[in-house]
Amino acid sequence: MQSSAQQPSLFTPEDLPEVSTPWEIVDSEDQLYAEVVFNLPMLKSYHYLVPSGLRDNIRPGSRVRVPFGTGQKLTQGYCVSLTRTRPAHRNFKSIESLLDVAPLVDAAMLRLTRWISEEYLCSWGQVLDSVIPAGVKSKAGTRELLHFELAEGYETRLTTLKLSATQQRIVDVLRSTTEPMAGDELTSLAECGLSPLQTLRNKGIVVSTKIRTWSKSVSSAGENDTSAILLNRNQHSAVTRVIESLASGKSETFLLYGVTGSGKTEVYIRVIEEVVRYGRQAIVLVPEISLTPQTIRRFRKRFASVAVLHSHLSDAERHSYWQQIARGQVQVIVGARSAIFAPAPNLGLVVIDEEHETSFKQDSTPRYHAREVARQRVRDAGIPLILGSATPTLETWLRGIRKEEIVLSLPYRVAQRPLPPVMIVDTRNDQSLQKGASLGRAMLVAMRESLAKKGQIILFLNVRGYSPALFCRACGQSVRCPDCDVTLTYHKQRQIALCHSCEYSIDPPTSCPNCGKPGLLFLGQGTERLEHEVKARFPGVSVLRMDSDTMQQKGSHDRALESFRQGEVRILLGTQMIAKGLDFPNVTLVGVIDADTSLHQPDFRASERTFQLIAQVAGRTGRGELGGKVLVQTACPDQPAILYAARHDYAAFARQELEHRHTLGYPPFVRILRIILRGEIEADVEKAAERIRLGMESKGLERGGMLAKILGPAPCPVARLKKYFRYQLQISHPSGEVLGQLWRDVEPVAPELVPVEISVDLDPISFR
DNA sequence: AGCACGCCGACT
DNA sequence: GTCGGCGTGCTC
Repeated sequence: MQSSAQQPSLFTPEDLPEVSTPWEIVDSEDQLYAEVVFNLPMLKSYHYLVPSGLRDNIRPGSRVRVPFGTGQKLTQGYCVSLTRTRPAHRNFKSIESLLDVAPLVDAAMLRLTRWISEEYLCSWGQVLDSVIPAGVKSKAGTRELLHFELAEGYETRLTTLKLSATQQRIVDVLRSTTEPMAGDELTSLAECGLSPLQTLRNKGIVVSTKIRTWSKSVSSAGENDTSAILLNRNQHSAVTRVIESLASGKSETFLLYGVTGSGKTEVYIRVIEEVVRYGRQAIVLVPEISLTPQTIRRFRKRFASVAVLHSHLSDAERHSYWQQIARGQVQVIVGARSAIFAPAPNLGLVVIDEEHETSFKQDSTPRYHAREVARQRVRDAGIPLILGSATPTLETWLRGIRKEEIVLSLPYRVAQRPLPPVMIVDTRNDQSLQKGASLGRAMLVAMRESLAKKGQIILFLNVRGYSPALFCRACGQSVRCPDCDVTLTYHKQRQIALCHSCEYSIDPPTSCPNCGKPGLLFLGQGTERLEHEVKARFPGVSVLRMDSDTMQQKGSHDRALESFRQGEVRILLGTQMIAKGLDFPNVTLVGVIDADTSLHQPDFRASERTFQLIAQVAGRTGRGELGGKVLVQTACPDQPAILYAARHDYAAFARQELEHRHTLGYPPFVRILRIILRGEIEADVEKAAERIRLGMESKGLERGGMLAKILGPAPCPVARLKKYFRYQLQISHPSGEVLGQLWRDVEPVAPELVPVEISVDLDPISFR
């Protein structure tokens, strides 16, 4: 159209396809075009010609190598669709090659990844590329080997040829098989070297092909043991209800709301057994931290083939599992967040255990939440989803209240064990705590009592290192990271002052770097300091500290837990990593050293997190004959999160917290889009954030009958991180779609804002 | 994200 | 007079 409007010269190269002879029309109608997306932050897709040699093998989902950009540089991309109609574009480049024999993603996975890219505001290619493990893309654990087979019509050729004895042996070996044979296997069977093989190939008797094979086989045998555990009534009715749903072909979501120790895992297993009976597969997502040998064993015992996808797998192992899963050879896939993308061909169920865990949200692009991806995947597949938790997120709980999802309750612990009593210790009234100790009087008494009765103790403190601040009493400053807006944590054992944001470290200063005066105070408690204090208070009692400093080595985690299980260790203390999942019947005391750490986070979920934390650690005790109790040290004993946690009353906590969130206009009543901007010059960053705000305001904030609210621009709670200044905007509106529209409206201005980097996070879970 | 094209400062 | 700074705009 353009060309006719501007009086073209007759035969410019671009016009040639237009003035076409009949055979050219036929030819162009017969062309196949592939729509290709890239792992780049661009929303556009690009069309390529499919050369005839690739026509039979290319599928939507195929990984392709194409020339992209200026020059002939080859870039990896993903074919997302194929079409015969010529897209509106002048010149097309051709696909150079396919990267895999079979597409790595099927139609369902294409739909799922497209949904993620739209929901979480990033490109389809970015999602596709992050969903496929690196080991799968690099074909880790496999290599290309020359394979040999007899050439077509080799027999007629043999009539005119004389073969040596060795050559004859090779032909005999190949006659006995129908498959191409690897070179080394062939030469060893025929007891010969490579040269007679070369000769036969030159004579046209055998032909060779490159075939990709596994370097060594990775097996996954399971020990089957269907020892049935008797279900209690609540468990039984939960199982029955989900199994009904399985048969219905509907996609229902169940919230399995069960206190710690109520037997949620057994419910999952029973339902999965039913799924497996139908010849289908199940995905079980667990927090990475729960991927302990204990959990794994539990599934391996009950199912013949289980794939456990944890972060310590080698690329080759991961690749092998992926292939086995894709072939339908795996019944149950247990893994962390990314296991939601397991390529199970006939998925029958998804389970998310500890649904409230924040590790299900990915903190880099694509910033998806595995729970929401699961909701989408099960909806598409028409299968049920089970979300399990003792302390569900308020997002999930509200769906239950609104009857959008089905709540199945397990209100009792198995074997009728009671939940442990939780005592709140007001630290404001304790002299020793005022002086900087970690263990208050009540805690010490409880510890002595517990040890006297041969019980074990777990102490929880979510701060690693010795003390989180080095404070100068002369000038009132703390020692800070030069690149981040945080204080340095003193690590006594490693003899460093360390930044927990960027790993920057210095030798521990003896005098204030700010004013030069000596005598820095070690302010606050970390696990290292707690360990010192416990050892000083309880000489001769074996104490073990578990945090990311002591658990560096592979297998140290398991060894530590094993020695606690054996009773060699009486007191286990540590961070987050000891709060979840541990099940030791001898633990009679759990101490929360400082409940206020989580309560005082600058995050509207601080209260929810604190409740979850106390409930989770409380779940570590009272699991055996000896019973148990929980002590929570806090300076805020009147906080609802702490009060309700002490009463084990999640429902009441949720009721008041929901009311609070409703009043203040927080999730789950709205959704939040957080826009984070970072750059080296503070003024640029702030200006860019302001531009985005103005852009949104000018596009109109009233959408769907509601006004989107914008908070900011404001410096992020950690205003400086790794040398970058950071600003944020928070936009809230009940509809995620509206938030998406708002971003898409202003996104085009983003490139003008360089050198400021922008990232967007829907439903953010961290506000640092 | 690359990478080239394109207009203003310190060098031969 | 050139070499090169990185600002902006495109990639089927």
